[in-house]
Amino acid sequence: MDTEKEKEQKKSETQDEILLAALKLFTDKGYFNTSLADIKDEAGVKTTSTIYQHFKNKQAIAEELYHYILNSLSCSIDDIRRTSKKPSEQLREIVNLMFGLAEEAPDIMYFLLKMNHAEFLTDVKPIMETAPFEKILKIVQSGIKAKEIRSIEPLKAYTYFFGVINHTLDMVLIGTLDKSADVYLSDAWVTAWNTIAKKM
Amino acid sequence: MDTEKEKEQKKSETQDEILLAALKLFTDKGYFNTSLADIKDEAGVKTTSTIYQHFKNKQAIAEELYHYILNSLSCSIDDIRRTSKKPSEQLREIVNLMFGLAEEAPDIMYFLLKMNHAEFLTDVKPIMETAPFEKILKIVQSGIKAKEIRSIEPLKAYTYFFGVINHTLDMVLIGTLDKSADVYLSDAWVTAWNTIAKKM
DNA sequence: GTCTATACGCCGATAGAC
DNA sequence: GTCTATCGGCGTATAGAC
Repeated sequence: MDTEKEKEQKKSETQDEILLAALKLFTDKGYFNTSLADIKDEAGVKTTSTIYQHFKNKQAIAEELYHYILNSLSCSIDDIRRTSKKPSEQLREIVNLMFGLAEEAPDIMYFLLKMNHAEFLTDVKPIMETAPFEKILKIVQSGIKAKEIRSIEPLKAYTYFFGVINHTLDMVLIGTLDKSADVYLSDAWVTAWNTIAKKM
Repeated sequence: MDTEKEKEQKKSETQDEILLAALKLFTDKGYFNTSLADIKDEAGVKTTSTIYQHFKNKQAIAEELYHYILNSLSCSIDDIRRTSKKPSEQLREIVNLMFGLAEEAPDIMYFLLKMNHAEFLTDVKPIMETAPFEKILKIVQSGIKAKEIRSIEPLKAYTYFFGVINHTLDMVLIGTLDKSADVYLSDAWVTAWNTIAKKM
């Protein structure tokens, strides 16, 4: 093992620590209430200058988080589209994924669902035009074509379905629904699906 | 007409202008991206000092908006509970109200639905514990008792119903659903109601 | 290449002249 | 009571010492 590699590893580790710290603080207190000093403390690095070794500025940290999260989601959806065939199954897998995330990594779900990215990221696309959501919309369209989903504007179907799903996750994340996410999963799924399912 | 009264009137007018300007800017750019200089310009008052004549500080402006909006909503819901009897009718009226607001005063709806109040207001209750939402929850409970709504935890019913409604309004506010709110009203209502209605 | 020390702009808030 | 002028502090970002 050469030292060059170790150094690279260490560098990437502190980067991750900074990103994790920032994610926690941003979701906790908000982007603007989080100073670099806060991030420094939470990440366990010595000075704020260390942060500038890894990121151009504070906004770049948020950008990195944003792209990382959307990209991971996009990949997961690709996997789902590859392994499940029926649109209904694909949607169900996506819902499973989201409830799982809300439980294992609530910060990520919070960042995704509740933060106003445009407030601190410049030139950020509306979330509906990002890759993962365009893919979900395509699944909805296939569902309509395959007559699993009733004939309806795809955007409306998306709105209703994820209205139920996201709001359920929302209420779990803020603690109003006070049990863990998976307790609400199957009921939320049935309800969400029924808003768009073709009646037999 | 005595001058004392005119002065009072003028004072209250500039207060309203400041509040309106702040509401527009807060929803537009976010609370933290809005400086008092911005509010001064938008409100058409000469200096930032003028603002301090009417409000203790910037946060007090946001607080006033928050309480004003929640209070108006609460009153409207009281009216609805007085004039409509069946819980389903009451909910329908609330939905009408919200879609109307989204069309006539989208800033208010945006402030209510999309802003993270806790980020800039200290000691703000979770929105579900505020008066209007407790009233809505009571309506849901009556609906269950009256067997209009299926037997379900009231909080879940609230979550599903307003999942559909709020997400629809959300998508209209950000322009993803690109027609005016009322176009989506009746369909959203049917869908939302079906998530909780007792099947006959 | 790591940290100390500091620069500097921005903005909220105020004091005091008129 | 209206506005000018300014303060003070925070927080980002950098420069430069070791």
